[in-house]
Amino acid sequence: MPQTSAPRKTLGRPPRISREEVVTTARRIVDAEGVHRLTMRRLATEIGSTPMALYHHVRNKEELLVLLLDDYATRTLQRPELPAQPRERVIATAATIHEALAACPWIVEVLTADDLMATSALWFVEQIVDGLIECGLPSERAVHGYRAIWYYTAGEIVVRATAARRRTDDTRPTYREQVFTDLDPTELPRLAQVADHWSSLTTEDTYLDGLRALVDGLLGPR
Amino acid sequence: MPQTSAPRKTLGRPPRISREEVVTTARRIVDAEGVHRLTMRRLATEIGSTPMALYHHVRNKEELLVLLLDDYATRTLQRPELPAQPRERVIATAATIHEALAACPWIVEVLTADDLMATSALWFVEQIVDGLIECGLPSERAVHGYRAIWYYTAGEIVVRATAARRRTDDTRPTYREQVFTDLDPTELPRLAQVADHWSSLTTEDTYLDGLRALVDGLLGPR
DNA sequence: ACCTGAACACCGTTCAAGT
DNA sequence: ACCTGAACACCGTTCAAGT
Repeated sequence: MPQTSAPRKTLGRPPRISREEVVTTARRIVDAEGVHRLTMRRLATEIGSTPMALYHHVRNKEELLVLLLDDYATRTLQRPELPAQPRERVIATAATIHEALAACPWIVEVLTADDLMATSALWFVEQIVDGLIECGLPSERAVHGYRAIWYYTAGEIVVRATAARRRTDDTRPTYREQVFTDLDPTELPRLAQVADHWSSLTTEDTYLDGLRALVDGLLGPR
Repeated sequence: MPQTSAPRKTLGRPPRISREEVVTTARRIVDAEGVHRLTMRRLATEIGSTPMALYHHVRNKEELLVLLLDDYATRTLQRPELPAQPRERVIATAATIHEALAACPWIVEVLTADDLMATSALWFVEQIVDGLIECGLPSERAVHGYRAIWYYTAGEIVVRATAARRRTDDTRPTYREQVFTDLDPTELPRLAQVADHWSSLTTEDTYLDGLRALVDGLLGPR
């Protein structure tokens, strides 16, 4: 919660820059050039100020990143029309979160946070937990189910994002390709068998398939 | 594969440090003080040399980290006794990988790699793919299944590791706790209902439950 | 209250030269 | 072939002082 709109209690030098301006400018840098280009110094010059001025509006860089995540979630997480059937509601909600995150790869570095806990994301968590409960899970199992879905979703994003990063800034064959070409088929027969299609198989987007499997497993008879 | 044991082809100044020594020393630093303390300069002084000497044995820091991961996998990924039943074999293999990674939180920053593709980890991938095939999946579905399991596993590790990091270097209440105390029960009834137990529920280790659900869902009738 | 300048204590990596 | 010294082009953050 930014305090920018709070009335000024005491007199003093009028602020030249605001927390909001800091976040907005940071967002512009990140969108244009990636998180790794966001530095306090760069941000300061972009904003026409000095590094230290930023520390009056933001505790440190870590906090700035969290604010950035929040800002992103607030702007882009649109609540979708949800199906009536609770199982499908769980799927659709998770898929929406996944889509928002996938569109924003830089987020990974921040988001590997405890939980997807931007206030604006809570509604999504609610939908998933509620859907699982309506499908018959006791509330503790529903929370655990939500966690499992979150692990799976975050994992997919992180793994894919890093794979993409490796691909762009590295021209030589990946370590994986190297490994797969000289596979011993007597020791690792299955891998040798699929070696040729491995990279095409792993490039396919199977997030939804895995999600459906996970939800089926969470709800299925045990 | 280190080239340290290759016979020297041409004459020249005899090497004072080896790639192996670089990796071993790096490992010691990381084990003792965490990845964030591993810098090329630090490593150089620790090894009794200069930063630039390292670049004769390692392409750059990125490569050093990959070597470190490989080294870790080779030393600690012990092949377990596996159950005969294929479904249980998949579970047991994934659990072993998970355990090795969980014991080594620094690995997250590296491991968010394309795949868990250290050569020594391939045997584990083989077991999972093979188990899924023996349970009746066609080989492409088995590879996708492996990917889903990997996403789930990597996600669990990443999320938990970051949560732990936040907890240690931050004394004030987490953002999450803050959010959960002022939940609106009319807007988010389910979350309000479980708010009190949320943190205990999310601290529980439910990796295995989620894994079982996922594997059930991957194999179950659809 | 808010901002500035200078400084502290670092980074990864390159270049040119030495042995 | 291997190593060194000095330098480049940066970091995040603190401190003391200014308005």
